[in-house]
Amino acid sequence: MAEDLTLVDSLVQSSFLVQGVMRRVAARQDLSVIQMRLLGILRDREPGTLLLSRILELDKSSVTGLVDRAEKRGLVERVPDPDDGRAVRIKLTRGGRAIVTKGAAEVEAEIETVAAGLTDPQRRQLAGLLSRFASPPARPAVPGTERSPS
Amino acid sequence: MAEDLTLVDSLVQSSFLVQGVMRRVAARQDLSVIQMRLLGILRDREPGTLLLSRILELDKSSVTGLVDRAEKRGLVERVPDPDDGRAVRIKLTRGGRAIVTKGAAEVEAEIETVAAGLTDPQRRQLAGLLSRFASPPARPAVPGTERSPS
DNA sequence: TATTGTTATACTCTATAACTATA
DNA sequence: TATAGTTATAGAGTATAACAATA
Repeated sequence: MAEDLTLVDSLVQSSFLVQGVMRRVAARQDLSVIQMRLLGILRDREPGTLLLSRILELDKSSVTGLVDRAEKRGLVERVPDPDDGRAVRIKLTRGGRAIVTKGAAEVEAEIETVAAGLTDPQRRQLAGLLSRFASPPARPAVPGTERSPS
Repeated sequence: MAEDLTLVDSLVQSSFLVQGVMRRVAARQDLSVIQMRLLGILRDREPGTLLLSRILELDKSSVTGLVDRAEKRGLVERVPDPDDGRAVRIKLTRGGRAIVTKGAAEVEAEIETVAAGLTDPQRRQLAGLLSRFASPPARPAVPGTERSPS
Protein backbone atom coordinates (compact mmCIF):
# COMPACT_ATOMS: atom_id res chain seq x y z
CA MET A 1 0.00 0.00 0.00
CA ALA A 2 0.96 3.67 -0.14
CA GLU A 3 1.96 3.72 -3.79
CA ASP A 4 4.29 6.65 -4.30
CA LEU A 5 2.77 10.04 -4.90
CA THR A 6 4.29 12.55 -7.24
CA LEU A 7 6.78 14.94 -5.73
CA VAL A 8 4.29 17.78 -5.75
CA ASP A 9 1.47 15.69 -4.28
CA SER A 10 3.68 14.40 -1.51
CA LEU A 11 4.82 17.93 -0.69
CA VAL A 12 1.27 19.26 -0.63
CA GLN A 13 -0.04 16.42 1.49
CA SER A 14 2.81 16.57 3.97
CA SER A 15 2.33 20.33 4.25
CA PHE A 16 -1.29 19.80 5.30
CA LEU A 17 -0.19 17.12 7.72
CA VAL A 18 2.42 19.36 9.33
CA GLN A 19 0.06 22.30 9.44
CA GLY A 20 -2.50 20.06 11.14
CA VAL A 21 0.03 19.09 13.79
CA MET A 22 0.84 22.74 14.40
CA ARG A 23 -2.81 23.62 14.56
CA ARG A 24 -3.50 21.03 17.23
CA VAL A 25 -0.42 21.96 19.26
CA ALA A 26 -1.24 25.67 19.11
CA ALA A 27 -4.87 24.97 20.00
CA ARG A 28 -3.74 23.39 23.26
CA GLN A 29 -2.51 26.84 24.28
CA ASP A 30 -5.67 28.35 22.77
CA LEU A 31 -3.56 29.83 19.99
CA SER A 32 -3.79 29.76 16.21
CA VAL A 33 -0.97 28.65 13.92
CA ILE A 34 -0.27 32.22 12.91
CA GLN A 35 -0.02 33.34 16.54
CA MET A 36 2.36 30.49 17.34
CA ARG A 37 4.36 31.34 14.24
CA LEU A 38 4.59 34.94 15.36
CA LEU A 39 6.00 33.83 18.70
CA GLY A 40 8.41 31.52 16.88
CA ILE A 41 9.77 34.36 14.80
CA LEU A 42 10.28 36.51 17.87
CA ARG A 43 12.42 33.87 19.55
CA ASP A 44 15.58 35.32 18.09
CA ARG A 45 14.57 38.80 16.90
CA GLU A 46 12.77 42.01 17.82
CA PRO A 47 11.43 43.18 14.49
CA GLY A 48 9.17 46.13 13.75
CA THR A 49 5.70 45.90 12.30
CA LEU A 50 6.89 46.35 8.75
CA LEU A 51 9.59 43.70 8.86
CA LEU A 52 7.17 41.29 10.49
CA SER A 53 4.68 41.91 7.71
CA ARG A 54 7.35 40.97 5.17
CA ILE A 55 8.37 37.84 7.03
CA LEU A 56 4.78 36.67 7.48
CA GLU A 57 3.71 37.90 4.05
CA LEU A 58 0.83 39.83 5.58
CA ASP A 59 -0.29 43.40 5.24
CA LYS A 60 1.13 45.63 7.96
CA SER A 61 -2.37 46.34 9.23
CA SER A 62 -2.91 42.61 9.69
CA VAL A 63 0.26 42.49 11.76
CA THR A 64 -1.00 45.33 13.93
CA GLY A 65 -4.07 43.24 14.78
CA LEU A 66 -2.06 40.07 15.29
CA VAL A 67 0.31 41.82 17.69
CA ASP A 68 -2.59 43.57 19.41
CA ARG A 69 -4.16 40.25 20.30
CA ALA A 70 -0.87 38.69 21.36
CA GLU A 71 -0.08 41.72 23.49
CA LYS A 72 -3.50 41.65 25.13
CA ARG A 73 -2.72 38.11 26.23
CA GLY A 74 0.66 39.09 27.59
CA LEU A 75 2.67 37.08 25.05
CA VAL A 76 4.50 39.96 23.37
CA GLU A 77 5.17 43.61 24.06
CA ARG A 78 5.82 46.68 21.98
CA VAL A 79 8.77 48.81 22.95
CA PRO A 80 9.73 52.09 21.27
CA ASP A 81 12.58 51.83 18.80
CA PRO A 82 15.40 53.96 20.22
CA ASP A 83 16.70 54.73 16.72
CA ASP A 84 13.45 55.70 15.01
CA GLY A 85 10.64 57.61 16.63
CA ARG A 86 8.07 56.14 14.27
CA ALA A 87 8.95 52.53 14.86
CA VAL A 88 8.31 49.94 17.55
CA ARG A 89 10.13 46.77 18.39
CA ILE A 90 8.02 43.75 19.06
CA LYS A 91 9.45 41.28 21.52
CA LEU A 92 8.48 38.17 23.42
CA THR A 93 7.52 38.43 27.05
CA ARG A 94 8.72 35.77 29.44
CA GLY A 95 5.33 34.08 29.26
CA GLY A 96 5.37 34.20 25.47
CA ARG A 97 8.78 32.59 25.39
CA ALA A 98 7.65 29.82 27.72
CA ILE A 99 4.67 29.06 25.49
CA VAL A 100 6.60 28.99 22.24
CA THR A 101 9.32 26.82 23.79
CA LYS A 102 6.74 24.33 24.93
CA GLY A 103 4.88 24.47 21.61
CA ALA A 104 8.04 23.87 19.61
CA ALA A 105 8.87 20.85 21.74
CA GLU A 106 5.40 19.43 21.22
CA VAL A 107 5.48 19.95 17.48
CA GLU A 108 8.85 18.25 17.43
CA ALA A 109 7.55 15.30 19.42
CA GLU A 110 4.41 14.85 17.32
CA ILE A 111 6.23 15.05 14.04
CA GLU A 112 8.84 12.62 15.28
CA THR A 113 6.00 10.23 16.02
CA VAL A 114 4.71 10.50 12.48
CA ALA A 115 8.23 9.98 11.18
CA ALA A 116 8.75 6.91 13.34
CA GLY A 117 8.44 4.64 10.32
CA LEU A 118 11.64 5.99 8.80
CA THR A 119 15.07 4.59 9.52
CA ASP A 120 17.82 6.89 10.71
CA PRO A 121 19.53 7.13 7.32
CA GLN A 122 16.17 7.84 5.72
CA ARG A 123 15.51 10.63 8.18
CA ARG A 124 18.87 12.22 7.47
CA GLN A 125 18.25 11.90 3.78
CA LEU A 126 14.79 13.44 4.01
CA ALA A 127 16.05 16.31 6.15
CA GLY A 128 18.86 16.98 3.70
CA LEU A 129 16.63 16.97 0.64
CA LEU A 130 13.99 19.12 2.29
CA SER A 131 16.59 21.59 3.48
CA ARG A 132 17.68 22.14 -0.06
CA PHE A 133 14.06 22.40 -1.09
CA ALA A 134 12.98 24.73 1.71
CA SER A 135 15.98 27.02 1.31
CA PRO A 136 17.01 27.05 -2.34
CA PRO A 137 20.46 28.65 -2.66
CA ALA A 138 19.40 31.15 -5.33
CA ARG A 139 16.35 32.66 -3.72
CA PRO A 140 15.97 36.44 -3.99
CA ALA A 141 13.73 36.40 -0.95
CA VAL A 142 13.13 38.88 1.79
CA PRO A 143 15.90 38.71 4.38
CA GLY A 144 14.75 36.60 7.28
CA THR A 145 11.82 35.01 5.51
CA GLU A 146 10.27 31.72 6.59
CA ARG A 147 11.69 31.22 10.01
CA SER A 148 9.08 29.26 11.88
CA PRO A 149 8.13 28.12 15.40
CA SER A 150 10.62 25.35 15.67
CA MET B 1 25.38 27.86 2.82
CA ALA B 2 22.13 26.11 3.68
CA GLU B 3 23.52 23.96 6.43
CA ASP B 4 21.10 21.13 6.99
CA LEU B 5 18.12 21.73 9.19
CA THR B 6 16.76 19.10 11.50
CA LEU B 7 14.10 16.84 10.06
CA VAL B 8 11.36 18.63 11.95
CA ASP B 9 12.61 22.10 11.02
CA SER B 10 12.86 21.21 7.36
CA LEU B 11 9.34 19.77 7.40
CA VAL B 12 7.90 22.83 9.11
CA GLN B 13 9.67 25.26 6.82
CA SER B 14 8.73 23.42 3.67
CA SER B 15 5.13 23.26 4.85
CA PHE B 16 5.05 27.05 5.12
CA LEU B 17 6.67 27.33 1.73
CA VAL B 18 4.11 25.04 0.10
CA GLN B 19 1.22 26.74 1.87
CA GLY B 20 2.54 30.07 0.62
CA VAL B 21 2.58 28.79 -2.95
CA MET B 22 -0.98 27.57 -2.60
CA ARG B 23 -2.05 30.84 -1.09
CA ARG B 24 -0.65 32.85 -3.97
CA VAL B 25 -2.11 30.52 -6.59
CA ALA B 26 -5.55 30.55 -4.95
CA ALA B 27 -5.41 34.33 -4.58
CA ARG B 28 -5.06 34.66 -8.34
CA GLN B 29 -8.59 33.24 -8.57
CA ASP B 30 -9.59 35.38 -5.60
CA LEU B 31 -9.84 32.25 -3.49
CA SER B 32 -8.42 31.22 -0.13
CA VAL B 33 -6.39 28.06 0.43
CA ILE B 34 -9.31 26.41 2.19
CA GLN B 35 -11.66 27.18 -0.70
CA MET B 36 -9.19 25.75 -3.20
CA ARG B 37 -8.71 22.73 -0.98
CA LEU B 38 -12.47 22.22 -0.88
CA LEU B 39 -12.59 22.24 -4.67
CA GLY B 40 -9.65 19.83 -4.75
CA ILE B 41 -11.45 17.36 -2.54
CA LEU B 42 -14.55 17.51 -4.72
CA ARG B 43 -12.60 16.60 -7.83
CA ASP B 44 -13.24 12.90 -7.29
CA ARG B 45 -16.09 12.82 -4.75
CA GLU B 46 -19.52 14.18 -3.85
CA PRO B 47 -19.43 14.10 -0.05
CA GLY B 48 -22.04 15.39 2.37
CA THR B 49 -21.47 18.19 4.86
CA LEU B 50 -20.53 15.83 7.65
CA LEU B 51 -17.97 13.83 5.70
CA LEU B 52 -16.45 17.06 4.41
CA SER B 53 -16.14 18.32 7.96
CA ARG B 54 -14.20 15.19 8.87
CA ILE B 55 -11.90 15.43 5.86
CA LEU B 56 -11.18 19.11 6.45
CA GLU B 57 -11.11 18.74 10.23
CA LEU B 58 -13.62 21.57 10.59
CA ASP B 59 -16.88 21.83 12.45
CA LYS B 60 -19.89 21.02 10.27
CA SER B 61 -21.19 24.56 10.69
CA SER B 62 -17.90 25.88 9.31
CA VAL B 63 -18.39 23.66 6.28
CA THR B 64 -21.87 25.03 5.78
CA GLY B 65 -20.42 28.52 5.51
CA LEU B 66 -17.56 27.41 3.30
CA VAL B 67 -19.94 25.71 0.89
CA ASP B 68 -22.36 28.64 1.04
CA ARG B 69 -19.68 31.00 -0.19
CA ALA B 70 -18.44 28.61 -2.86
CA GLU B 71 -22.00 28.02 -4.04
CA LYS B 72 -22.70 31.73 -4.18
CA ARG B 73 -19.76 32.03 -6.55
CA GLY B 74 -21.01 29.19 -8.70
CA LEU B 75 -18.11 26.86 -7.91
CA VAL B 76 -20.07 24.06 -6.21
CA GLU B 77 -23.68 23.01 -5.89
CA ARG B 78 -25.73 21.13 -3.32
CA VAL B 79 -27.93 18.35 -4.63
CA PRO B 80 -30.31 16.32 -2.47
CA ASP B 81 -29.01 12.90 -1.49
CA PRO B 82 -31.36 10.37 -3.11
CA ASP B 83 -30.76 7.85 -0.32
CA ASP B 84 -31.23 10.13 2.70
CA GLY B 85 -33.74 12.91 2.94
CA ARG B 86 -31.64 14.81 5.49
CA ALA B 87 -28.45 14.81 3.50
CA VAL B 88 -27.04 16.76 0.59
CA ARG B 89 -24.29 15.94 -1.83
CA ILE B 90 -21.81 18.67 -2.58
CA LYS B 91 -20.36 18.61 -6.06
CA LEU B 92 -18.23 20.73 -8.32
CA THR B 93 -19.85 22.78 -11.04
CA ARG B 94 -18.20 22.97 -14.41
CA GLY B 95 -16.74 26.35 -13.51
CA GLY B 96 -15.45 25.02 -10.20
CA ARG B 97 -13.76 22.14 -11.95
CA ALA B 98 -12.10 24.47 -14.41
CA ILE B 99 -10.73 26.61 -11.62
CA VAL B 100 -9.37 23.75 -9.55
CA THR B 101 -7.79 22.14 -12.60
CA LYS B 102 -6.03 25.37 -13.42
CA GLY B 103 -5.05 25.95 -9.80
CA ALA B 104 -3.58 22.48 -9.44
CA ALA B 105 -1.52 22.96 -12.58
CA GLU B 106 -0.18 26.25 -11.30
CA VAL B 107 0.69 24.84 -7.90
CA GLU B 108 2.47 22.01 -9.68
CA ALA B 109 4.42 24.40 -11.87
CA GLU B 110 5.44 26.70 -9.03
CA ILE B 111 6.56 23.88 -6.80
CA GLU B 112 8.48 22.32 -9.66
CA THR B 113 10.29 25.62 -10.03
CA VAL B 114 11.29 25.60 -6.39
CA ALA B 115 12.42 21.98 -6.76
CA ALA B 116 14.49 22.78 -9.82
CA GLY B 117 17.70 22.46 -7.84
CA LEU B 118 17.20 18.76 -7.29
CA THR B 119 18.37 16.09 -9.66
CA ASP B 120 15.92 13.50 -10.96
CA PRO B 121 17.06 10.76 -8.58
CA GLN B 122 16.82 13.22 -5.71
CA ARG B 123 13.29 14.13 -6.68
CA ARG B 124 12.25 10.49 -6.79
CA GLN B 125 13.89 9.90 -3.46
CA LEU B 126 12.22 12.89 -1.86
CA ALA B 127 8.82 11.92 -3.24
CA GLY B 128 9.25 8.39 -1.96
CA LEU B 129 10.30 9.43 1.52
CA LEU B 130 7.56 12.03 1.79
CA SER B 131 4.95 9.57 0.59
CA ARG B 132 5.81 7.28 3.42
CA PHE B 133 5.79 10.24 5.77
CA ALA B 134 2.54 11.74 4.52
CA SER B 135 0.69 8.43 4.52
CA PRO B 136 2.09 6.27 7.32
CA PRO B 137 0.86 2.70 6.86
CA ALA B 138 -0.50 2.36 10.38
CA ARG B 139 -2.65 5.45 10.62
CA PRO B 140 -6.07 4.99 12.21
CA ALA B 141 -7.29 8.07 10.42
CA VAL B 142 -10.64 9.10 9.10
CA PRO B 143 -11.33 7.41 5.76
CA GLY B 144 -10.56 9.83 2.98
CA THR B 145 -8.55 12.24 5.07
CA GLU B 146 -5.95 14.61 3.64
CA ARG B 147 -6.69 14.55 -0.04
CA SER B 148 -5.68 17.92 -1.37
CA PRO B 149 -5.94 20.18 -4.45
CA SER B 150 -3.38 18.48 -6.53
C1' DT C 1 7.87 63.59 0.37
C1' DA C 2 8.57 58.97 2.12
C1' DT C 3 8.24 55.74 5.84
C1' DT C 4 6.27 53.46 10.11
C1' DG C 5 2.49 52.34 12.24
C1' DT C 6 -2.49 52.50 13.50
C1' DT C 7 -7.52 52.94 12.69
C1' DA C 8 -11.90 52.15 10.26
C1' DT C 9 -14.25 49.03 7.64
C1' DA C 10 -15.66 44.83 5.42
C1' DC C 11 -15.28 40.16 4.44
C1' DT C 12 -13.72 35.25 5.21
C1' DC C 13 -12.97 31.62 8.39
C1' DT C 14 -13.99 29.22 12.53
C1' DA C 15 -16.34 27.26 16.75
C1' DT C 16 -20.31 26.77 20.04
C1' DA C 17 -25.02 26.35 20.89
C1' DA C 18 -29.54 25.88 19.46
C1' DC C 19 -32.57 24.59 16.04
C1' DT C 20 -35.24 21.79 12.01
C1' DA C 21 -36.09 17.77 9.55
C1' DT C 22 -35.43 13.10 8.67
C1' DA C 23 -33.98 8.29 10.15
C1' DT D 1 -33.42 9.14 20.16
C1' DA D 2 -29.83 9.86 16.85
C1' DT D 3 -28.14 11.91 12.63
C1' DA D 4 -27.56 15.54 8.77
C1' DG D 5 -27.63 19.98 8.14
C1' DT D 6 -28.49 24.99 8.97
C1' DT D 7 -28.80 29.34 11.64
C1' DA D 8 -27.36 32.72 15.10
C1' DT D 9 -23.67 34.59 17.23
C1' DA D 10 -19.06 35.88 18.41
C1' DG D 11 -14.35 36.26 17.64
C1' DA D 12 -9.88 35.73 14.90
C1' DG D 13 -7.56 36.72 10.66
C1' DT D 14 -7.02 39.37 6.52
C1' DA D 15 -6.86 43.32 3.03
C1' DT D 16 -7.85 48.15 1.45
C1' DA D 17 -8.00 52.87 2.27
C1' DA D 18 -7.26 56.71 5.01
C1' DC D 19 -4.84 58.73 8.63
C1' DA D 20 -0.99 60.56 12.19
C1' DA D 21 3.62 61.05 13.39
C1' DT D 22 8.33 60.98 12.33
C1' DA D 23 12.28 60.87 8.96
